[in-house]
Amino acid sequence: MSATRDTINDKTRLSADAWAQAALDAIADQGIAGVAVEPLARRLGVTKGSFYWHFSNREALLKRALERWEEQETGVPFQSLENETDPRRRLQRVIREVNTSLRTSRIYQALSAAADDPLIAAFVTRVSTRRIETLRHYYQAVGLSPEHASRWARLTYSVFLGTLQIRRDMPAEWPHTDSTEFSQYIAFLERALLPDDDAMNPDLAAPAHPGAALTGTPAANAATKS
Amino acid sequence: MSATRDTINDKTRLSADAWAQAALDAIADQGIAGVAVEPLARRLGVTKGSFYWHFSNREALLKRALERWEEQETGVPFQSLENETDPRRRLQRVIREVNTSLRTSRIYQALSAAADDPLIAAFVTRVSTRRIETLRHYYQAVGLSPEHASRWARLTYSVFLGTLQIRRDMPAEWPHTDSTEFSQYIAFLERALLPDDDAMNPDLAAPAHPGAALTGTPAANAATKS
DNA sequence: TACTCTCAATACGCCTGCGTATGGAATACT
DNA sequence: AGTATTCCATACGCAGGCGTATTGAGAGTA
Repeated sequence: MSATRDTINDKTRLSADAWAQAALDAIADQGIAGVAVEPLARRLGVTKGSFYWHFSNREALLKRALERWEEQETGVPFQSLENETDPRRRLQRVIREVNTSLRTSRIYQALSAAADDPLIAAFVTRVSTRRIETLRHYYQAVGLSPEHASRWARLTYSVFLGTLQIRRDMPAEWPHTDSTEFSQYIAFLERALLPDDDAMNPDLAAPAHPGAALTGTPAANAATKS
Repeated sequence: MSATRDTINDKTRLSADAWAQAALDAIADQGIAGVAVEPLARRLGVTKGSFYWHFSNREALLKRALERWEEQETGVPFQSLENETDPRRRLQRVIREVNTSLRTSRIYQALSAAADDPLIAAFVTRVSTRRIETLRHYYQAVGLSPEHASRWARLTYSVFLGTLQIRRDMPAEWPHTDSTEFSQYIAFLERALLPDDDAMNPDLAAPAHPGAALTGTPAANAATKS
């Protein structure tokens, strides 16, 4: 989209960044195979001659596109949550938003699918490691030890990645965005992926409704056992 | 490996199934791109002439390989758990084993990475849907309603998929198989992915160790809140 | 206007994979 | 043995992508 030049016969010359952005767009909707010189040139309305003036080869373009992506990606999809003061609410929000939106995930999925390429793998690893690190901080902020925070972060990021895949490959298993099942599942996730702090308030920890056993809320009272 | 014929100059002719198996092997260690007629022929020590006698085209080989995979995959990785009588222990075991072994996952990951191909996507969808369905049954067997079982199954399968990806793309984030952190994380997963049944025994549900608050065990007592 | 620098078009050769056509060797059949 | 059938090798044409070399058009500058 943003790759096709404003008007089809725009006389403006192309910049290297224009090529990089076009490559990213191509990744988003055709995967890594979309990053091919001649097809991209056609899409941009030019020929290879342009490309090989700006870049030495395809690899260079890919690298540049990945760098561009990594910049844009830094903080995403966890951005705009730093101003959330309550650490517990911040975790809830990140769980909710990350498993709701699909915005930036297309490129990530395409890159992850091509992680056999060492260059791509390096970027994917960096970005994901940073994300897990962020989650780790968030979990520590609610009072967990580093070890426990690591486990929760790992779990939550697994769920995020797995959910992406489910939504892509088994859409039938994913509730429609405006259904009640959808909001219920998100609430379910928030509970499953948040360490309970009720134990901090022993008066609330007593099972007010024993009949609620096995209603499907996550791992009640597991904390009391070990 | 099993694709290379027994002895390098074995005079035995090839069967279509040999090609299909070779294709699966190629998928496992080169991805879908490994399913290419001429490279496969070289690997098998023959030429294209053989291939195009057994198959009409590349697509046909891929289809056959996928069918072969789907058969072998049916029940895996949840097989050999049907004889586990205690439904709760069965879930524990499936969570443990699925997130421990990597056996059959290489092909799955390669296929999932190539899910832009509609043919491949169809197989991936079927296999994964069946797996989720199995998990759903397992969760119902411990007493959950169909709705809640669906959510738990979806969550657990997400974790499985996401964990696969983490182990492949961010191995540094995954504890070494024989470390104590590894076994601790698996135990953590078992708790996080299993609905608590302590609520069935209200006498145990009382927080025996309130000091255990925020130790990192999953979502204690969430069941008592809604 | 002449000159230079930037960007792009054209044309070419290379490689790799797909699919076809045809002939030949090995095996099975009678 | 002779024939037919099964399986494979060889040779070919085609397509698409990569990278190079060369030419050319436009814009800026003196």
